[in-house]
Amino acid sequence: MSIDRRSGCPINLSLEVFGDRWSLIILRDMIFGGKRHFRDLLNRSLERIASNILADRLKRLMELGMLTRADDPTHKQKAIYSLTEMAITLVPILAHLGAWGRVWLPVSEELSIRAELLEKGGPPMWEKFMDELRHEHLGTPSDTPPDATVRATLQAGYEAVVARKAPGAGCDVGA
Amino acid sequence: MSIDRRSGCPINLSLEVFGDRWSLIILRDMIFGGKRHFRDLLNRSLERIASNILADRLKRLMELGMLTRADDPTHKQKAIYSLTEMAITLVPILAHLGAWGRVWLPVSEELSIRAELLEKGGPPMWEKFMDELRHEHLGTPSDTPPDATVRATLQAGYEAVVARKAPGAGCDVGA
DNA sequence: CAAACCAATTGCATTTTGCAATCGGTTGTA
DNA sequence: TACAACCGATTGCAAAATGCAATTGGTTTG
Repeated sequence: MSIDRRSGCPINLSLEVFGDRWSLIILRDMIFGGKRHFRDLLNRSLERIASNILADRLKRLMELGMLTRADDPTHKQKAIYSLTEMAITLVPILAHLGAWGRVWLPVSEELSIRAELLEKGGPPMWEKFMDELRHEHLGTPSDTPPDATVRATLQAGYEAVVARKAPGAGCDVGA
Repeated sequence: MSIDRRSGCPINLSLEVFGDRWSLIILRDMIFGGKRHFRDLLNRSLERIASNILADRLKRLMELGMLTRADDPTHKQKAIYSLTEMAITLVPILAHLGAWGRVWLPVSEELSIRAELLEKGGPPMWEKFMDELRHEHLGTPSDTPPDATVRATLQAGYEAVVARKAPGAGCDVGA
């Protein structure tokens, strides 16, 4: 484990694991965006992380027990990254980060609707979401239909905001 | 405001404010340790932050609206830093960071008892603590006696663990 | 009165970050 | 079938950030 351990304080140790600019962004994209491949995380993410930083952080998060990596059976070149239980239990922290950011920072409406819905849903919603992530990443059993998952709820909220704010609403400007 | 704004996502924006190794450590020491002077934060903190980093982060947190700075009326050279409401509302995030760290990382018992008590106390305890911080840093009225504050509770828990684990307990080795 | 303290700043070496290009192989599309 | 796009990285290099230790001139303490 490549952490300093400057002190045994739990907050300090948590920050030694993910207290950098990029680790929680990667985990956010995996948790909320369902991203699991390198190129998704590199090119289909809004903050434009650098490829060497992405590679470094993925490796580090694996070494620290937050992620695992396997060959993707559907594509010879692709690696698929999975969250461990250690990472999945970060959902409440990410929910709180989102809620705090909504209050104090210049968020965009499209990108903050998920945080709003998570805050409204509270801990029961977060628990349900973590169970879904366990199913998806760890193979645990799940009885939630795919269109009733928390991620589907969050995505529907996002799409509703996007549709409401679409330019030229009411004009047919082509697909 | 010197943030990138790489995206309008609230999690990203929160991390642009305090997603570095040191900002939340400084805020932790102010919130939980009652530290408000440069030397306290520099020399009486376990993680040994470098002085140029401390100066830089304090300046940045002030610019971002998390802290204010005033001359300390009790000492001509001392500056006293105060938390703003923006910073005070980080208490739940810090509580969750502590709880997560206790589960997954090699914490020390002395330094994690505060996190344990906060987790047990839950949101009502956090709200009470934030009110106390408002009183201490923003001058709002408070009706909590000094020995019944959340910080006093946390400190008593810490001291109980330290006394229980003291070497040579039962020997009088001098003051 | 001397030592310790105050909030920083500074010099410098090391490490990290960010940008862009690159690699050889694999897959998808016209 | 040819070729472009894709795959998970790695690499080169410049800029930025970090960390260590020393320093500053004034203030407070023992």
